Amino acid sequence: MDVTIKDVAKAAGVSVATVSRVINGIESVDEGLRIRVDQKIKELGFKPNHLARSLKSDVTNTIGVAVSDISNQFFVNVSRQIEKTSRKNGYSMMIASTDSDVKKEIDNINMFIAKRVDGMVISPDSNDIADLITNINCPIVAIDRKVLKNICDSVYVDKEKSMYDVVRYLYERGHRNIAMVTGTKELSSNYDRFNGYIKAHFDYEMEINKSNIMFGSFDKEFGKEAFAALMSNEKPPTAIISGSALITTGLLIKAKSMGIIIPDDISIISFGSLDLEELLDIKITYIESLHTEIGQIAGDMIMSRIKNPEQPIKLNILEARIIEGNSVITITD
Amino acid sequence: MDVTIKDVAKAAGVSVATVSRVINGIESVDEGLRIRVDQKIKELGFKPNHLARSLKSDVTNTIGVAVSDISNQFFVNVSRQIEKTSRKNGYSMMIASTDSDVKKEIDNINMFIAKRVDGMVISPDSNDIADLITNINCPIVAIDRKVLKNICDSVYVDKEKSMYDVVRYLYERGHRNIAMVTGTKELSSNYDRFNGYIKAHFDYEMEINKSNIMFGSFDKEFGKEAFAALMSNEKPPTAIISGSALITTGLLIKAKSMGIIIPDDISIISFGSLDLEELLDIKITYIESLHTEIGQIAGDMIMSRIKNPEQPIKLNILEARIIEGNSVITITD
DNA sequence: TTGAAAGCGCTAACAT
DNA sequence: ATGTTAGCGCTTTCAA
Repeated sequence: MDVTIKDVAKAAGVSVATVSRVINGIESVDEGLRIRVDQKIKELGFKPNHLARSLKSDVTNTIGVAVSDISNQFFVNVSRQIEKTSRKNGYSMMIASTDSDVKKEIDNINMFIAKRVDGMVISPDSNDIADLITNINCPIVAIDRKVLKNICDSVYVDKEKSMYDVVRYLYERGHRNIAMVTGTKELSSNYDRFNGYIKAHFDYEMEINKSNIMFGSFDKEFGKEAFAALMSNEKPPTAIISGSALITTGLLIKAKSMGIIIPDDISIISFGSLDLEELLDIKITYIESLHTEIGQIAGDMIMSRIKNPEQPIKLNILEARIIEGNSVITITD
Repeated sequence: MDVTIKDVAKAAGVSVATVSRVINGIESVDEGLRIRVDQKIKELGFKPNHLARSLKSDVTNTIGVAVSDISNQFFVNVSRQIEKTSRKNGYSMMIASTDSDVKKEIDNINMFIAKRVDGMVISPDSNDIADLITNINCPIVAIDRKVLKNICDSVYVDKEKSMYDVVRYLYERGHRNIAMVTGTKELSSNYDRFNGYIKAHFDYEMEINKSNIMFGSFDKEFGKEAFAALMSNEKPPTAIISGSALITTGLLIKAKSMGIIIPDDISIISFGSLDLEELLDIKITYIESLHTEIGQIAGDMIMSRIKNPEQPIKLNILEARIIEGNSVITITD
């Protein structure tokens, strides 16, 4: 159906090898022939079949990106950066969502393998896939999560440390009754947050109140629920740490509807910033998510490993700063 | 390097044909052999090479998506829907941004062709690529733009009609001095908006003031600039139609900083809704963008055309409703 | 039911 | 400088 290298060869009266040389820009071709071949290529509208080329060369110039959710703001930005690097290096990008479902994650990875991507970027939700990715022989970069840090290149923000820093930040501002609201416990990064929370409480000798620790999901709804629940505690917290911008949005909506003023009545600090902030009356204090950096680094890392697969495992642990807004007050009672 | 069908055949003591039959679930294989082969497949960790399969079968089970910007909220949602449909049908997705640059768009399309995608979804910014896509023999669905509607399957909201409706909506509410602020003139959909604007003004016999028509770019910054510019006109408009949510955000930010109250001082109506609206004091009246619908339909359309390439060209023109908030007032002077 | 072998479109080693 | 040809890993026809 399609026109092949053979058709071009026949039309130009040369061998397929010559056509191949022309399309690959190999020097040793007579100028006359080259012109004739180029001519015929245009005439016939020949487009080299990369499948055949890849089958032969074992290189697809394609990378796979499998993240929890391709419509999630964070991963969207990460993907965009990866795309930039890929394009610059002549790679295309396949993309898939895992929906934080191990089965889908495995499916996606196997699909990438079957289609022979040259490398892949994944956001592993747990270490259930550790076996899989040690067995497959394909460059992999893990982003946003530390679970595979001993197995493959990884780039992420250390959530445990960030959370620790945030709790300390609040402690230093007089808070002693601090809540954390984040996504599901199954997600390793939330477990990291939990650990940071516990550790900081231990180090700063603060009491831990179980009802202050809320695992749920990364969405507005849970933010609303959680806020209401926390407020109905005997001793509502003086500060809430939110695990994501969407949760923060939910917290704020509920606060507004309950007539609770941020930060006067309660402080909020958020993993990841809000859009539209310029339109609100508060500027949320947040921990930067570093999506651009993570995307850039992930892109560079995967390209680097594709070029040099034998290099030792690289770890890129980013430090996220706390960007101060005005959603946290200092308590001095 | 990788283990191939041959290795499995040898290990299981059968022919490659038999292994092929087993991995493709073809009935006519002796149960004993099947089990032996399956065993060896697991043992050796064999993963069929889809490149080879595709080369042979001319089917890649991959679709390409080339849109203006994969990090744009609209296309993110569209892609997500397309992904769902793709996955359900056993397809993977390649994705690329064109940055509204014809050259990149052509590159992306050619890349998809070279990699032999089974179909593609594109958001054509202009009809510069009409030639290209008529010449390639590949199922294509165009989304969000009507420029290729006679050449390939298309699904989009008719922006001209939407704009016409919006102007009439404002006219009916007493507005006679209406501005439009949208992205670049080069983008066909903005030209559509312009046409709708002109047509409605003509039909309702409203004067057209050139300084009320602002082309720029789909971002916050331009929204801010445009708002300031419009306000400095001799006779500032009583209503502004914004071409995108980001522009709307910019308009609102500037309005806030200038102390201008929406809708008391000026009405705003927006193509596409804002996030975080629950936190703001206004609810913007907007034209729905129908990204979910467009994504679903695009997914279905491309699958349908892949299955049946000879069917006549399909057109799916969606009607976007105006969703009323409280950002438009009725003028009764 | 099973196997041998041709062939998908290309690249590259080898021969000329 | 150019051509011939084997072969990449699979599917599928044909024969047994």
